[in-house]
Amino acid sequence: MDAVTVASGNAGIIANEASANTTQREAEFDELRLSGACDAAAETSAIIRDMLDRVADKWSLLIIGALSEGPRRFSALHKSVPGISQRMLTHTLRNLERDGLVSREVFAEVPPRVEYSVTELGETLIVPVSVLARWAVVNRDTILAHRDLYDARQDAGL
Amino acid sequence: MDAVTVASGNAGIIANEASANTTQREAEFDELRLSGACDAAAETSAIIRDMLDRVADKWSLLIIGALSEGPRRFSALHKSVPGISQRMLTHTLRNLERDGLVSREVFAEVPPRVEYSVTELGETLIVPVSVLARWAVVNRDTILAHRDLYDARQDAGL
DNA sequence: CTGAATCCCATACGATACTG
DNA sequence: CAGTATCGTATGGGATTCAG
Repeated sequence: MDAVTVASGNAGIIANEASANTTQREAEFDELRLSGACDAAAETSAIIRDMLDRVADKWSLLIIGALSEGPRRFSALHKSVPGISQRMLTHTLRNLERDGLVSREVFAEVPPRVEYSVTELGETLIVPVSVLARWAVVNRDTILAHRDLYDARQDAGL
Repeated sequence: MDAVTVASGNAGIIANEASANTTQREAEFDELRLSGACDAAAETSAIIRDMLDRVADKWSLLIIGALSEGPRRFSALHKSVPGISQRMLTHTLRNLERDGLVSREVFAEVPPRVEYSVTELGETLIVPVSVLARWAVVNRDTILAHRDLYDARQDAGL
């Protein structure tokens, strides 16, 4: 871990060089990061938590992932994201649209057709999501093994 | 987006070169990815969702973040993660320990002392988390702006 | 086809009080 | 200090039904 540790809390974790997601807004980012370590730690934690609550729910990232390959209509998306209910697909798409991460285009046809696609802002999420998804796939077996081991020890300890 | 798109679903999103998180397990990863596009799409989605459910809850990532700077004892962690209740701190730490992401060391002293630290496996999570945290901080304002705009249009549409 | 509306359950989470 | 136990609320999310 070659991170530049700041003070305490969750400010340090975002200060390392992740070698990805380089945008034109990093100036603002650095400004925020340096605006006093103690305050920023709590504030940054809140920011991360807020954004995470919005984007790291059960379906948002998977929808972004499915949409990252190109525009999809509602029913196609329904199939591309296995296990999602109609209700949650609608709901999650609305939230993503509200946050400007996906755009919704309605075609005045019959039968009605609605296409969803990731916006430019949504595109910026794809790299972070990819990294996390990659981690999930690579480390799944290891985590499951640890979990089983832990549970076995618990049972033995009774 | 220069991702190598595979077929459909969420297999493609993890196939791009994110230039990060290069581990010795990538062989397994590639094997899994190529084990049939259609099946793998659904299976990969499930994997991502499972891991995300475990790690993307309200506190796990923040605790990992706080711990990434070095070992911390329970009370210090309680301060480092603003807003968390002791109940959730205990609960989340147990889950992280169960998954092998953090380790717990008890010192037989009085007063009792318990130190938590990220494991080697937990370290591998820090880069993905950093990337996502960075994204959250950088794009927060933009998202809030979109949200306000959307809500304003909704109110006007009534 | 694309949703919106309703019902209902499981659980995540916080507050509080108690223990070794 | 580092938890455990119990309670209550809020929310997520599935199943089903209705509508444009």
